[in-house]
Amino acid sequence: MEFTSLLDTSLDLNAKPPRIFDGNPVLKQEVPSDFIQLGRNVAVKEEKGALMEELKRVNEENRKLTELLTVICENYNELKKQLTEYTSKNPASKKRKAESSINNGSINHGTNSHDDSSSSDEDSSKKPREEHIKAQTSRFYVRAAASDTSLIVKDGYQWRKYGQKVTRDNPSPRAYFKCSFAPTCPVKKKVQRSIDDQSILVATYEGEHNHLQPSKIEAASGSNCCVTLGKTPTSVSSSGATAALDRTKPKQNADNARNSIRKIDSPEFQRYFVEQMASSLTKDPNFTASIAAAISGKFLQKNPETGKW
DNA sequence: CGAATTTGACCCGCGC
DNA sequence: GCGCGGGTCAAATTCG
Repeated sequence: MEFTSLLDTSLDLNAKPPRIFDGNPVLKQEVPSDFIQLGRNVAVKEEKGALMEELKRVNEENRKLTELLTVICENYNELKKQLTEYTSKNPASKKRKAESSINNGSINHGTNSHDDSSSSDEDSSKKPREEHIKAQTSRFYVRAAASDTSLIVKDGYQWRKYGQKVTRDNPSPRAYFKCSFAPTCPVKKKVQRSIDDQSILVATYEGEHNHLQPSKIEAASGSNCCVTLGKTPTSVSSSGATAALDRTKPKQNADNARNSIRKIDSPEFQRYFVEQMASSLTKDPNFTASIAAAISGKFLQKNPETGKW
């Protein structure tokens, strides 16, 4: 079974099976004689049978991939749970390194409540800088063309760039923006390409706007999709390619860690996560290769007799 | 010409 | 105390 072909047939897990024979000119065609009509009907039936077989096969592959993705989701959740437990048991663990390792994780789709909590668990009332970190932070993932180097995330607000840095753990530069209403509005954001998928921009927002959006114009045009700074924990742009997740208040650390896991366990998240993974798989060849390797590893682990993992 | 962006220098916290 | 790295500042440059 070729993995990529399997993926191609599994892109839209919620799509209805295609209505293959709708509008088929052969079926609508007027025929001059019963004989020709009969011959054509036989040919159409054969073609239909072959296509139905193909459809069946595709559906089966689709189902298998869905199962695989579910397993990956479960493993991901399990690892996340373990990480949460570990960080809560080891509050003195190296903060910065822990953060970077989390950020380096293969697909950290916006669930940033843990690294936030790890940074504010200890000495929460220490310094002004710590208070600044305590300001509401959120992380958004925006799909953008890999060739697009602008690091601009259109979110309806106006931003002024005040710095750019290349960080150690990610070769892509990180851009620093302040809300153009500063100093009245204290909101800042950082934008950096995902280390795993160069077509994903990771936008980290700090603080909350104390004013309305300068423009209500939809910013979905151009190479970037629109991100909405909604209050909901999960929101997806109309294109479906943009993820906006986990707008979490760091001060609710412990609860958030649990809620985050609960959110991850929710069927909505599972479905969304599967869609995101499928999207990533088809768009990033490296990621495809990595997941293919991981899945093939799973196949090898599978018990051939029971057929279970 | 003013606003926005770029970019090197500087500051500060953290780990060793 | 020193070096490293992330974040910010501000002068220089670019753009509309």
